[in-house]
Amino acid sequence: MPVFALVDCNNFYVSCERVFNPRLAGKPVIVLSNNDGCAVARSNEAKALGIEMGAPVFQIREIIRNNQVQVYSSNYALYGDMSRRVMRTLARFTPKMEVYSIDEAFLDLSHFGRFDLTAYGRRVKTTVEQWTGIPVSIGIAGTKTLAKIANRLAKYSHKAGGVLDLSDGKYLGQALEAVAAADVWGVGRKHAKFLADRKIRNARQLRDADDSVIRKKMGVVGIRLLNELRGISCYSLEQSPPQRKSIVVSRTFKNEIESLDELLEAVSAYVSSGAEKLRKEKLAAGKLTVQLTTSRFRENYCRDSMAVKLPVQTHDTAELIGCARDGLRKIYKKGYRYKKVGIVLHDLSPENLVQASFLDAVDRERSEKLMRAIDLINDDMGSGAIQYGAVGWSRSQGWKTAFRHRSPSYTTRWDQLPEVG
DNA sequence: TCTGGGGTCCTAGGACCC
DNA sequence: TCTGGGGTCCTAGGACCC
Repeated sequence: MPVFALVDCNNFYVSCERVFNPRLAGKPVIVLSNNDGCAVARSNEAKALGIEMGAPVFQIREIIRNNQVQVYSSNYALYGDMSRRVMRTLARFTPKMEVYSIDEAFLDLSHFGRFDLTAYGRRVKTTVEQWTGIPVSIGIAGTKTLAKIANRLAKYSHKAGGVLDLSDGKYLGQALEAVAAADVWGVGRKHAKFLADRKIRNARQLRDADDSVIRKKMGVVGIRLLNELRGISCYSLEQSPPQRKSIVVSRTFKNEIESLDELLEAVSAYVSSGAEKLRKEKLAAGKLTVQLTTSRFRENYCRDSMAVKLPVQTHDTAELIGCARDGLRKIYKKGYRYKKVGIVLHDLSPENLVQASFLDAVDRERSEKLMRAIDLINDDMGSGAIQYGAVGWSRSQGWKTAFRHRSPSYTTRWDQLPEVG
């Protein structure tokens, strides 16, 4: 029988900010999405004020002002680095673990039967907090879905104190009853409504639901979910991440944009960063999709996309930019006020397995040399030190993302180290 | 006025082939 | 005039996750 421990960092982005700014302790703090649009992380104090996950900032201005909520823009360099520190610490406690997201990891505790798992969990929790400053909660159970549920209860129950072991099954029924069906891992907004309409309100009722009803609406994923709730493990630990299937780069603009030229600049910039990522991971893309959308909160919400096949899989920035610009010109419609463009690179292969073509018009050797040189210069002198003209150089690029409340990159930039004085 | 970004998996439907 | 059915591949869209 497998045993999984899910370790989840509490209010992760907020906790990262607090490590370097202890005065934030005990205060309501939120971290915002790109363009400072929505609250994507909230401290417990902020949650208590009624600030919901994903709440648009303009709707909570009053709460922020009246309660002196501390507001931060996202600082992914900082959070990524803190995440690595947490994961390195966790790795010492198990031979097998899966880094599930920036703030979560599954630990395999299958052969730890002789230990008191709750006590072991406490040791993990204390160590992570001492070594990194990040508070975590730990849920332990026989399937990943049940471990998620245990984690949720560990986080919010006073008695559990941050660690809950449900692996022996004794309190499982009670635990399932205490968790709303809508909060079960794999149940989203649509399915939550479907379940509510059928009076399936908590995880226990969901576990005992009729397979055929679930199957019809939620497909095979729903059946797997039921099995997981019943203690039959369907999702195993993935130690090494499978090969990536796509790379997405998309941004919402500060303002709406009508001009094709500006959209072309933006799309060129996104392709540049996507291509950089491809090369960093030694991949090449066979297909590129361009997406163009107006604001989904306005009338006549409109989105278009177009997939363009590359003649040969590539990670050459210029080639990909050309392809994306062609695609964009085809889907662009004059008179629309666009709010977002994005590109998706897919049909990915390892760069050394790319199929050569007799009809290839590009000198691959030269292109490789050029890309290497560009990456070296940007690594050395800061990203964007050298870039394609297609990205544009005017100062007033309306598509640039805004971060008005960004904290310093304390751990990844020498010039932004915190000072103790 | 102001509403994020990056992923995966599954399904349905169309094109095509035998 | 009558006109099958199954397999595969591709794509777009939906639902979910963090």
